[in-house]
Amino acid sequence: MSRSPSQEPDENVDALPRQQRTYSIGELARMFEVTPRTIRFYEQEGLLAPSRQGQKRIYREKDRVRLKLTLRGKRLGFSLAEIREVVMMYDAMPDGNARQLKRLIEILEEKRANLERQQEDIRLMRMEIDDVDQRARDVLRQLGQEEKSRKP
Amino acid sequence: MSRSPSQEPDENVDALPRQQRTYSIGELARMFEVTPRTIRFYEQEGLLAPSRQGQKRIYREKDRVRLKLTLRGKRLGFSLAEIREVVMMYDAMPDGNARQLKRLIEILEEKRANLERQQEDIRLMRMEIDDVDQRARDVLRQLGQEEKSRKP
DNA sequence: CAAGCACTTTACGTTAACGTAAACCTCGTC
DNA sequence: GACGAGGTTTACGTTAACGTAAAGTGCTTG
Repeated sequence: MSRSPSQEPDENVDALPRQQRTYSIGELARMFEVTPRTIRFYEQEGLLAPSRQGQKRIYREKDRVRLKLTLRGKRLGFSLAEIREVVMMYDAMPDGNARQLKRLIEILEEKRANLERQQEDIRLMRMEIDDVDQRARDVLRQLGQEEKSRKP
Repeated sequence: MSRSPSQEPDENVDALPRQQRTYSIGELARMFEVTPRTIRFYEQEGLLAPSRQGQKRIYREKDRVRLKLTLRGKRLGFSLAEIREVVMMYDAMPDGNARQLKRLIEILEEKRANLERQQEDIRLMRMEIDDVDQRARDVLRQLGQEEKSRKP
């Protein structure tokens, strides 16, 4: 909890066109504040497919974006399986047959509905939080008053 | 996946003032489309505290609301521990001391920040979904065209 | 009264998403 | 050439949030 997450890395180690840049697993891990283990796990689950240089993993811009999307999905409560489902279909899209494409559109519709529900949930929960907050502040103010009137 | 979730029960078994109504575990389970096991588990985790009638659990309106809030929290990716944290502090509020109240307000601030981030995540993910959807439909249309021009 | 619900407790099983540890390469550098 | 900082694989451990099964209680209904 020391450094803030740099979702968009502006480290900019050297002014490279970003499309050419490559990343080590450690770099990516620091960027998104996850452990290397997590990144390897995502690969194992078919969410990432970095190239290799000998034994070492080499991550390109594409991989970085995928990781970003994956983590965003996670924050929204999607399972890795769900995320993979969309990501893989997206990759298979160019040469996808009609059936697959229709299925993809279907899935997207589901996700959309899901997001809408979440937005509503957020709206409601915000109201409740505001409410609780208000009450808490009221009680707190009350306590302050009593304090003063007890020892004037 | 047969019945739709009746978040707000309008079963209205008998026109009772709702504040007096009580629910069995099975009723609640059906209402929110969870299993009784889940509800018992939430109790065990300190999120619910129904009264008893002999051995059987009796749920009041208050319990129903709590369950509703808990499930909403879950849909937003909060852990049961986090949810309990707020719920318990809320309950302890009336006679809470200043330190506790300030802590509660702090927590609420955290949750708020969390929700804001989620809203941003949702916004971004929606755009991406729209984008993928658009591409998919394009490719699909392409396929249709080829089909026609191959056999006119 | 037997059968069938709806409920109870106890307890072990399961799955997802990693954490953690051990044992091994492979650099640059002191 | 020892070593420290990064990387690697393999494999077992852990936690949250339930699922599932067994065995019992209590009512009411044919």
